[in-house]
Amino acid sequence: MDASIMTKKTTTPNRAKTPVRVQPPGRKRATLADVARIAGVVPMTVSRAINRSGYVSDAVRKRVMEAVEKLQYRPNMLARQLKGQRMYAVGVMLPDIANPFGNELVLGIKEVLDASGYTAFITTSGGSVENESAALQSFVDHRIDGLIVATRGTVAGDKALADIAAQQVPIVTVGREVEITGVDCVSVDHYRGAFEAASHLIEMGHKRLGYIGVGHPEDPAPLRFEGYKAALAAAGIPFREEYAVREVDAPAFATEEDGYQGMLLLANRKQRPTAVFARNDFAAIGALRAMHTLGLKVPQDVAIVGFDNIRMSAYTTPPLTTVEQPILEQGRMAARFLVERIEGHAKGKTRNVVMASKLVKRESVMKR
Amino acid sequence: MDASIMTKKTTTPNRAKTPVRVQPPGRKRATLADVARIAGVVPMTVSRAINRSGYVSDAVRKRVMEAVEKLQYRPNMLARQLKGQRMYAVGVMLPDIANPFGNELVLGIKEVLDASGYTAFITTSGGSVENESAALQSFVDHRIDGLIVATRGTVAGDKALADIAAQQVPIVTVGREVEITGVDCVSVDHYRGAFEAASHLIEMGHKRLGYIGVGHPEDPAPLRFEGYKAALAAAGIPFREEYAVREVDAPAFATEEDGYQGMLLLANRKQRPTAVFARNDFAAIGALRAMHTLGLKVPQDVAIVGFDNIRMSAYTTPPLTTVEQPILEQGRMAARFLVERIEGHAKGKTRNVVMASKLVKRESVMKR
DNA sequence: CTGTTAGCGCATTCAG
DNA sequence: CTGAATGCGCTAACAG
Repeated sequence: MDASIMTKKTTTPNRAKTPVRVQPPGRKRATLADVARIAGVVPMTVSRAINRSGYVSDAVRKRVMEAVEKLQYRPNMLARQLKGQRMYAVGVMLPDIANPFGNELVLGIKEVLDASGYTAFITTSGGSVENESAALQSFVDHRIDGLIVATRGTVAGDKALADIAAQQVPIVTVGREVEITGVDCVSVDHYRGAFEAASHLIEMGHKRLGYIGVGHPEDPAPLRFEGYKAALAAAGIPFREEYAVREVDAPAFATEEDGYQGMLLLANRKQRPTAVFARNDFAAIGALRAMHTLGLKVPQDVAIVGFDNIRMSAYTTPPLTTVEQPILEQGRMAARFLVERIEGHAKGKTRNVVMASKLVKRESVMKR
Repeated sequence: MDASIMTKKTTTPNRAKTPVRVQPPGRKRATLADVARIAGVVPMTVSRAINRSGYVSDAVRKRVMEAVEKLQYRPNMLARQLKGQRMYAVGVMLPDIANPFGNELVLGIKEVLDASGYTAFITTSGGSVENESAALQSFVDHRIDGLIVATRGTVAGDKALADIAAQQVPIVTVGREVEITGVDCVSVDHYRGAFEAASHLIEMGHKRLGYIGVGHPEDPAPLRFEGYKAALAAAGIPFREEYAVREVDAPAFATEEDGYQGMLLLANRKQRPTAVFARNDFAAIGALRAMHTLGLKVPQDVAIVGFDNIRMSAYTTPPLTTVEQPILEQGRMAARFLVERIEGHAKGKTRNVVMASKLVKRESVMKR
């Protein structure tokens, strides 16, 4: 323990505001049998009353509900699942907790899940494939009903997913197209989004376009990078290797530092690019910082466009032109697909939905 | 479904890269009994071999382990918990998934939890107290072994926590001091951190200090605001009501928009503050944006300091002077406390640890 | 060192 | 409409 840490032991003088205990502390939680005893019926009847399965007379149901209330009874999901039922819980795998993308995605997921009576338990991959596989396995060990996976694909990771899918666990991926039968995928057209962003730059008169965040060679489908190259090709501009820089380090996504270092590199080319497309807004923000350090102006000296439209993009100096993806909608759809699979409504066909993105024009790009 | 969404149905041509199924798909997961049959022993023996409880001969253990391997056996945590054992899972309640604070906190928590064999399941409060209570209850319903709560306190929320604590569920809070017996708290000294940040501004020659993000009146302990006022008092500078603005909206934390609007307000006072203390970095970044919009310079016209030292603070224009809190360490300690409580090593005394924060000086403040 | 018995809390199945 | 029996997968407690 650090010397700078002060430990203050409190005697915890139960203040008046501390709520009254409804239940005597230390009591074990009430079970169906307890409720049944109070209500004067057998456990099975209580089960029926609570789950609205089978017939129960109104009089009995009323007595049962009163007992439930009195005992603060809550069904034991575990015992339930043990009998082959659902847990009413799904696992959500995110790359990390820092990315605004994850937040909105979870909002969409929860919206649908809540309505269907499911709970979302979230975990993070921590950047490493081993961690990710372990966390996925932990979800399965805890018998969640299904999985939504929103981490970037890797060969080893895809294998782990396939193994889990083989165990009959419903899976839906977001932003990651895997080729596993029964695994639905929801994503946006990164290729097209990048294509449009780069084309916008070209329309604005730019001919020397830099790209920050190429990604690792083994990474599956560097769609954004491909879209950028395609836009160049469509405009008859040759792709220049020296204008494409990759991230310094490769976490789940490109960071501000990647953008910062990348911009420094690009600014020092003999012929400086007049515009830069950053793989995501974090990198774009880092690039903004580099420009300022260099004493260069955005968008006058170099135009910058990002990708994702994170909340902060509207508050940078200057505000960032970027590509927005329908994150909320992806979350909703992923959850909808998953619930369908869990409840057996999806008749086997593997689904693959690709949504469109949208260019958001702000002030980091100007006509050349 | 939106018209802008393209649906592409794939036939999923099981590519070569799809891994071989280790287990015939559709098979139910192996149980202790299955393993026992293969190994030629009784289930109990398998249980002992796996959990290293009781004596098992090396020969038998080896046979068992082979069977486990062959069948890809994984213990059913639920059945285990049903027998009064642990789930080896703890719930973590975060305000949201977008705040970098949460990411680092989870990193610290996981580090300790992993080492102790526990899994962390995360959920978010979604900003509303009802949601938070429901999510907390869901954790309890799923029989997690303990809870780490890092949301901001509210009266209703504290009551929900007390109810859960009364059900004998171990709880540790982070950044939220609650007065419930048996609930440990870990936090940093926001008061002191704010005091030092404001004092720094004063030392740099500032006398008119603005504050952005006062917080709602019913919120428990607006410690940062109090620290700011104390620094003023210590320097003999009278507190001016018109220099303290609150957030437009009140989500889990102040946002860029709050900082933006707040700065606009402050800049229009008859006597503009020469320095502004924003409750957190998001608000500080919003303030930076407002300054730029106004055609004012930071730090020349107004100095700005934030709180939290989020990753992005080093990449703003100019880089932000801010207060750093030991988030990782808070996560580690919270997890340590929780595991101790779960495993019964905490001998009843309620702990309350307050850590120190640290001022990080960058370029958003200069001598006046 | 290994086997047997019993029961955790619930819902499916079959009898009333 | 309600009750009784049974077993999900696992482990504590007690034999051998």
